[in-house]
Amino acid sequence: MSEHSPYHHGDLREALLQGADDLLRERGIEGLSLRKLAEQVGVSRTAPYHHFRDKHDLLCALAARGFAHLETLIEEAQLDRHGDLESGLRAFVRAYLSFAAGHPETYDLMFGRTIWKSGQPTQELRDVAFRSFRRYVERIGTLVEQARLPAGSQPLRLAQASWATLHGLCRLLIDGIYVNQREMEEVSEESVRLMMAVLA
Amino acid sequence: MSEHSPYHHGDLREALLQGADDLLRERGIEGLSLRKLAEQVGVSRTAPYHHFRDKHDLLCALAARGFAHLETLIEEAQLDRHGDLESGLRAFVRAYLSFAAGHPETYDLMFGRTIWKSGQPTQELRDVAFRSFRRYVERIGTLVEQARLPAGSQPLRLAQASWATLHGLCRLLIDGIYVNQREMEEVSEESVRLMMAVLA
DNA sequence: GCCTGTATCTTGACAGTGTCAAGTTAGCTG
DNA sequence: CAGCTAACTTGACACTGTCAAGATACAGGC
Repeated sequence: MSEHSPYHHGDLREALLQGADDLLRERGIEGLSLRKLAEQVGVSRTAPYHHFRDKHDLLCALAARGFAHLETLIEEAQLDRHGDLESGLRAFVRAYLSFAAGHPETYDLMFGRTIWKSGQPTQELRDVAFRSFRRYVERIGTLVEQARLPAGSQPLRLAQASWATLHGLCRLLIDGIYVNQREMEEVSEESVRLMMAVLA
Repeated sequence: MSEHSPYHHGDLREALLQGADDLLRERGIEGLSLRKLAEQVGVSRTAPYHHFRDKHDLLCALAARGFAHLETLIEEAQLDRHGDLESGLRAFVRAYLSFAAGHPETYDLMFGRTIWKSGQPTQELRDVAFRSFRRYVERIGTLVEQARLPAGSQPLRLAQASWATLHGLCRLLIDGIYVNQREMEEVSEESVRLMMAVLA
């Protein structure tokens, strides 16, 4: 159980996830290769295959971590905001955006097509991601329920639309279309203002 | 100038773009490789390098085509809608969404990070893309100007926010997070309704 | 008509990728 | 201590983008 075992690593799975996270942050999702990862961790090229079935599998585990992290941040941001609806919404939006801005590559992995479009996401990832989506809809839902909406509105759809706005802003920033983070924040402020004008 | 010249292709550049478009539609942006493309067109692996500096360069040209196509569709959709603001907005949204839904891989290429984040986009692509953005802001801008907005609103920011919503919806669909296109359309309807409630 | 230059295209090669098959080592259980 | 199994390694294959050097065919000037 010492540090220098040359063959059995001890906790290679955790080390791989940690190293992958570093590599993801540094070189981006495109630059994250299993071989580089293995070399950085100090094992052979195929060692990761004994802890993850695929590269895809590893990426899913990494994304699941990301969701847990994001959920923690949002939870913290909303701790003492039960009363005021607008400040609660604003805190949520701020936490969400700052996560995306602070961990762009992780956000891209969590919500990008690399995982969701092509291969099937892991069951673990599916669970944690859908739980996250549901919690969002719940949060917005309570806000929407006690509002006077335009005729024919569906609260669920409205909640989804607001999330689409948030997600779209994050993507625009992350993909390098809005270079400026300052600008993005102003746009988000405007969105919140618009929403509150309708709701409250 | 006949069809069967074995060495000089005649118009290889165009054939490559066409073939790349086919390959993009079939196998996605990940499955689009220069070698497969060359084989499909019927030339050697490195022939494309005499017409495009890079793979990146070819992708930029392909994306530029996409923008031209999208612009045409939107132009057509808005031809006879000068009068009614709401129906104009609705037609625009419908055209935009149906382009994204109909050509998901092209949309991903046009607005995805493959081009915009990593390498520098071509000057040609930069021009056509920015022109497209500007036209959008103009279109929404005229809508926004003649509306009574909540205090402190900035019309430009609001236009950007609405585009973020649209783009976010497209991404959610394309990346496979909203599987259902029907659902997406309902959400977009809700967004338009919300916006009109504030504007008109 | 021919000769030459140049754009076009080809073959060969290299480094990098994910992943499978088969062999090696180490630690745990009886 | 024997043996079993999980962990890890080396070798190999097909695939990728791209460079260097050579082959081909078309366009111009004589």
